[in-house]
Amino acid sequence: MTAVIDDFGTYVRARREALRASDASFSVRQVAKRVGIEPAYLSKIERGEMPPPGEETIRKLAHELGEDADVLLALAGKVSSDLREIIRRRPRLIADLIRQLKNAPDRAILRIVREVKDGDW
Amino acid sequence: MTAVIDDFGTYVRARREALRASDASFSVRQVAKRVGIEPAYLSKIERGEMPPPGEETIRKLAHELGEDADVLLALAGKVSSDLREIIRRRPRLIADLIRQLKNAPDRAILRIVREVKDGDW
DNA sequence: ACGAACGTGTAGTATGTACTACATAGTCAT
DNA sequence: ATGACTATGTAGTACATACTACACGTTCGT
Repeated sequence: MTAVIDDFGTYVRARREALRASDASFSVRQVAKRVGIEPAYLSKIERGEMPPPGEETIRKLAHELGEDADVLLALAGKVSSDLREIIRRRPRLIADLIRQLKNAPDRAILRIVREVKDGDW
Repeated sequence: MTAVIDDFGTYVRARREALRASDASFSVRQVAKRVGIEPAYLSKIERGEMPPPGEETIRKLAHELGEDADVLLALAGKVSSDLREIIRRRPRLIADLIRQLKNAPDRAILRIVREVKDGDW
């Protein structure tokens, strides 16, 4: 059932090292500085010694690494606060829908996104 | 934008008192005992002196009060862990969909739930 | 009227979250 | 070879979460 363990730190480290290969400014220190946290903290997060940081820090990190914030948040086991707010307003309806989507193929979900985007209601 | 303040406690107290009108076993003490928490704790939650409890406690409380757990969790500003897990697996896809649903009318969401339930993919 | 059950106030605990600060040892560029 | 930058280890802080334990005064049923 997909391991959770330390996907987040491993993923961030891999991504940062990849960027670093062609740009020396992607060191732990410099990324941490740009994100606004201590280098030691980022180091520990990448090595899984500390759990993933809070939503805001994850967002800044995602931006810095050119990554999708939702993906990084997912790796951290968190749900974006704007999605939480949408669910909060219509919990029964949206909870039902999400549970229905559990076993739907990507293609079916994509189709629904397009349908809704076209606003055919 | 819909006040959050203390919907949770107020709602629980109202619901419990309503049930109590026809069943004396819905006192703070007895409900707390059945849920597995201290009466003083439930009292404080109902009066908004303490923030809503954890997911498991909310689930037991919902069951005890004959309420939908997703609704109570929503009032507490939380997202059910099973929904979090579903989102975690396909964050981009599902996050996009939920954001599209933000302004969709209930009726459109209901139609989608039915569509997906019929499994027409 | 009196004992049981009631709601609630005060105080305290354990664990988790989200960090900072400093020190040390290694690497690298000139 | 030395100064700068690097990664990381150790230690500690502040606040939030999720509760428990106990005591107090009140109310309710018989």
